[in-house]
Amino acid sequence: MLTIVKEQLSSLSATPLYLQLADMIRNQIRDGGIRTGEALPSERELSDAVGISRVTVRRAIETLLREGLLSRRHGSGTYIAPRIEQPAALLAGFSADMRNRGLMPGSHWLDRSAGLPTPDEAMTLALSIDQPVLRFARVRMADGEPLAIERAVVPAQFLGSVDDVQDSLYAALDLREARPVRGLQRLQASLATAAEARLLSVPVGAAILRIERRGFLANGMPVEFTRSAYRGDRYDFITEVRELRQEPGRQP
Amino acid sequence: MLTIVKEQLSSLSATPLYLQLADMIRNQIRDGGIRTGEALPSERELSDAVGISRVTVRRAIETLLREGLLSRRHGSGTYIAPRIEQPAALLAGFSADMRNRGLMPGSHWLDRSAGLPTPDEAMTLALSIDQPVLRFARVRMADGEPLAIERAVVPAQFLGSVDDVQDSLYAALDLREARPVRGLQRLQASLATAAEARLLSVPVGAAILRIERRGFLANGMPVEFTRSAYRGDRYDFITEVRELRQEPGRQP
DNA sequence: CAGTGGTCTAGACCACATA
DNA sequence: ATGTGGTCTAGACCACTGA
Repeated sequence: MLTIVKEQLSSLSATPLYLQLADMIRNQIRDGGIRTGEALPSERELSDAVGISRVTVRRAIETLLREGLLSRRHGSGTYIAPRIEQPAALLAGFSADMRNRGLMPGSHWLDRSAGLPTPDEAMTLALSIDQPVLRFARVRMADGEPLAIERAVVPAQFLGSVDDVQDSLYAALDLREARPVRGLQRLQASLATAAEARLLSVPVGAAILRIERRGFLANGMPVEFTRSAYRGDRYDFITEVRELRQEPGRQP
Repeated sequence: MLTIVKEQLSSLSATPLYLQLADMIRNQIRDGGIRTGEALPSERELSDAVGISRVTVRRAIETLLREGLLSRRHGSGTYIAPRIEQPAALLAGFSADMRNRGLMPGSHWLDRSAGLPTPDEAMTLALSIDQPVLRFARVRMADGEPLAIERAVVPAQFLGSVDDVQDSLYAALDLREARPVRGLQRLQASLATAAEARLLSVPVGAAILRIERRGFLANGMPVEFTRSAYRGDRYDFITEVRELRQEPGRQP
């Protein structure tokens, strides 16, 4: 059962009402206050209970839909933790990716620091070499087992400090309105190095899927450069491809 | 300059107004009616011009923001996002993929035969186990060097005989109007088996990128089930990801 | 300052699911 | 038939940008 406390929402706060409500619901899902498959109260009920308009309640729900935490069925209701059916590759961070697969994401930190970009990173992120970046390196877990090593680099201008990132990099970027809307990924098969093998609990030379991602804002500015190493025996990457649409009237 | 024609929008249509407007703007961007960097008319202007409410105009714009076509700046305006690189992963066969990379495709046949599907293949291709399939297995070369082993299975109904396929499977399917328009791919890192190592001229245990592809016609019928093993040291896979599109009820 | 996007409301009607 | 989500409106106020 969802327990919504009207008094926790304040229209005086700097963060908009729909984000406050989204946070409230997200926390209750994470804390197990609502079980998966269970229905949320209807939009009108929520609207009454919290004393905000239905449109605003819908915005909160839409935020959570985009994170994959909720699913809506027209005429039926809004439910926790949608289908297990794997959507094609979408732009999701590790946490959301794991939840989509029905696994519990976790992580432990290897590095969280500020610094200057390498020439490589400066090039990729369109920075000059004296513009600071933040680095986040973690071992990423799924259901308690190590699944990947993830090293993200973000220009410092998009985040206040490294402490802004607690659980999810994308959540932190979201709060600052710097969440990428588009990404380019490069995938390659490789073998585990000694250091990787130790962190991932696999033998040296085990199959590793390397994924390199560049994330961009709508205006084309790069915000994220992440290099990851996934265990080949535990992870597969699903993507949808479409035929390139031809421009009409292009006859020789 | 954006030209919005009020009469093109109909509230009687099955598709909602905000999607109609989004389509209209998207088409004008694609057709070059608006240049990148240029500002859209303000939300209030659009609202007046088209005769729909500002809230609805905003929904249309939000759709395009999520697609990465527009970018918004608070207090300033809404702008066409800079031209994005062409989607890297498109639905292309091996030959076209290699030519896109500036390499000369080649192949030598391992198997080309008719037969009955395995239970696995029957499931994937939506066949009963007595409907015949054609199999095509090849070593695929790039600039004369072995790059991948490719095993394709196609329901016999889509091709006359195995001899229809000379160079390119997709070319043969094209002739019969059975070329897939959409594909689902699954990528996984793995290690070379002894047989694969021999065919690809790599050591046993070398990094292998396994790609499994299912290709579909526009009507959703599966036409192709291909399993490939690419050399990890020579091949990388590039894909573009976007944020999940808003998912309203749209009938097929 | 005027103009822009950002948030929010109260109410309406429609389309769909479920019993 | 009832209740759900889906769409839409007209108007309001705020926060930000830029001349």
